[in-house]
Amino acid sequence: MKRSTIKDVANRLGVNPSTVSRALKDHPDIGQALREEIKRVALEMKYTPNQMAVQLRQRQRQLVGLVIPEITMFFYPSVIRGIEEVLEPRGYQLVMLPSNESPAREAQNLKFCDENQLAGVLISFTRHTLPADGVSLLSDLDMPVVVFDKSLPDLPFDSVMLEDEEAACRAARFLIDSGCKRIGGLFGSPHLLITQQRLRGFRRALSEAGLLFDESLARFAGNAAEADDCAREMMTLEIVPDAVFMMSDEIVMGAYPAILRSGIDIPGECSVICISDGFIPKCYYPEISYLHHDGAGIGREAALRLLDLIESDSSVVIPRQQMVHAELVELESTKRIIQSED
Amino acid sequence: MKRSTIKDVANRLGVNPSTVSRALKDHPDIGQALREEIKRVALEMKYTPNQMAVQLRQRQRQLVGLVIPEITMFFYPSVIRGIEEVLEPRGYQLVMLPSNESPAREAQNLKFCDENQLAGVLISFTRHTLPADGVSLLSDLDMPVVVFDKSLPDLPFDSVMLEDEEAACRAARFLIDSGCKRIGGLFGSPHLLITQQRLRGFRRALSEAGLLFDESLARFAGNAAEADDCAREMMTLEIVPDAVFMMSDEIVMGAYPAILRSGIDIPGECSVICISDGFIPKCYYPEISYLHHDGAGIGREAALRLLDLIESDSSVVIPRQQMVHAELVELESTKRIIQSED
DNA sequence: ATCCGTTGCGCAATCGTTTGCGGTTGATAA
DNA sequence: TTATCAACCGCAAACGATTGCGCAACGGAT
Repeated sequence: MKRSTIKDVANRLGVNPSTVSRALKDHPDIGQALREEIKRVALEMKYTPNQMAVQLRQRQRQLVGLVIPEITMFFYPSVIRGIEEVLEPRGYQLVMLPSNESPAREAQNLKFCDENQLAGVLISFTRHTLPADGVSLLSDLDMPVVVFDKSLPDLPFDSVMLEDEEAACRAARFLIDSGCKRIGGLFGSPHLLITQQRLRGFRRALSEAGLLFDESLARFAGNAAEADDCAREMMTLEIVPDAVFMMSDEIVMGAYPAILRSGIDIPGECSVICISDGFIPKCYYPEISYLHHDGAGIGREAALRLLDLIESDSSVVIPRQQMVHAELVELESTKRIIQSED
Repeated sequence: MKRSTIKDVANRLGVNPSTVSRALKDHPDIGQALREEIKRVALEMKYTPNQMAVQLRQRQRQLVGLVIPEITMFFYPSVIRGIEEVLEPRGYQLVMLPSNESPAREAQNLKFCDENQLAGVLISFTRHTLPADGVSLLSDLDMPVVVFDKSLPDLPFDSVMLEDEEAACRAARFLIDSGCKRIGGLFGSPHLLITQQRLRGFRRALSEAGLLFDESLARFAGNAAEADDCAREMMTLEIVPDAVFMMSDEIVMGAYPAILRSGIDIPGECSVICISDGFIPKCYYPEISYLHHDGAGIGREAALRLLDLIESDSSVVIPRQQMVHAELVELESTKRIIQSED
């Protein structure tokens, strides 16, 4: 059975479609009696407006595109929750557009947003997207955009990111303040912006504390398997580190089991800390303290900003680069020194 | 700058919009020369069809709604990947509609699918949705639906689910075959269908092996925190179990750290196994063997079935209940007995 | 009785595409 | 020369809703 349209309702009552339309939105032009009669019949006929038609007239739909490099188990689920949290009460829905780490697919996804006239786009770039391509892609797009997390250098668009350098610096400083002297660092792919920034923060903390940066104690891994190797090597050095900083969940998953397997006592002989969404560090025993890479928070901020852009008619808003602070979450494994100093 | 419409292109060339429309879809009525000229100009003007208008005419859009109880880190990300894998090549996009475990929100989400005339819906029910409500919700919906994972008893709709009972049974049997005699079981909320079925499978394996089902060794936890308590209690019994079965990731996250903390040797003194998506079991050390609750597989199957329903015009398809097999994945922690018997 | 201001509703255009049908060419066959 | 028939293209009506404007009816003021 076909769904009933506004015409069906109008015909049934012998009135004009426009009258039905107005009555259902409580337009004052329509008299009390008729208005209620129309509502009654509309309900009875299970009339519900066809959003395609509405949107064609209104030339915008309450949909926001979410373009992300991949749907992984960490980070993005929290991001999505954060986004939904602000979108839902305002009547917007989210369209998932995973790019599978492919710039081609990413471009395709943005084209989809364009053709479908979504209200706006939230994007986190593929690890292979070139800065120049990113800029031109977003410039072609004639709609509000907010970049989050995986951004590109010098983007002339709104963005919401973690304070990467600061977070890494504070993580390292925390280890230093606990009395650690020989601190290892495990990082991701060296060409990523995020890696560079976290590395910079890590080094800054060391130098500020007067510790020298030991090349053999800083390793880079492209994935979890490589992180496993790095950790294994590091834990078989003549002098093992008395603390290890891991820059991300992926690194933790590869490296931490290897560290545990090495038999070293945590937190007795070696403290650990990482930057994480907070899920992974609690999966292990002993748990790992971390600087909170708050996915939900980033999602929330990005969505808020996007709605601002969407609903502010002025088309000349200056891009704002927003930084989200990383909170330190202390768990068992790094409390050692603190306690022993009481 | 406004986006150019088909009319703009037509005016520029002094032809009719219909001609442009046909030319762009290579309709034979349009001559070679004009056709190419039109394509050239369209490209130059960056014309791209307004999908809202297209869909209004075509009365269907290439969007599939995904209604899930919550966006958690386990299971659903894999499900989404599986779904995307089959949807993307066929030109469909996914709209996320999380219900936050609220039946009201769930109803709202389905209404959204209806009003927006999505092509179809994939749904996994909230833990609070009553069977009767679920049926009426889906019946009102005039579009293809496939239920996956969290289903309800006796639903007259297509569904794709894990072989829950079978998986639990095989998990327990595996422990038994390894020589374990005193097997503990940690389960989720007892009123969930999924819990009941896994419990049934667990009991069946025990009884088939001639082992008696010890009430004190089967515990139910509503969440991770409760699972922690359950595990702690279980590991402080006079006679601790020589194996533990955990029915889900959530249970594992609560219980396994508690088990590890108890100081018992794994897999030396106690074997463990669980039903899981495969991510969590590898986060821990020692790792946990598991029956693979294959999210991607379930997502794939559900999406395939949905596309079948969407693209088969016959409206009288009989619902098909599909079961997805759970593969056993053996990791370190349960290999003990096997090896010692070599 | 005329004028004016409400009140209440219908007309028709519009959003951007698609598509059935008709009409105009020019060439070919009768 | 006149049917016949492709080959090409335009007209206009949809799809389902919204909205500016017009217009009738009616009451009250002049």
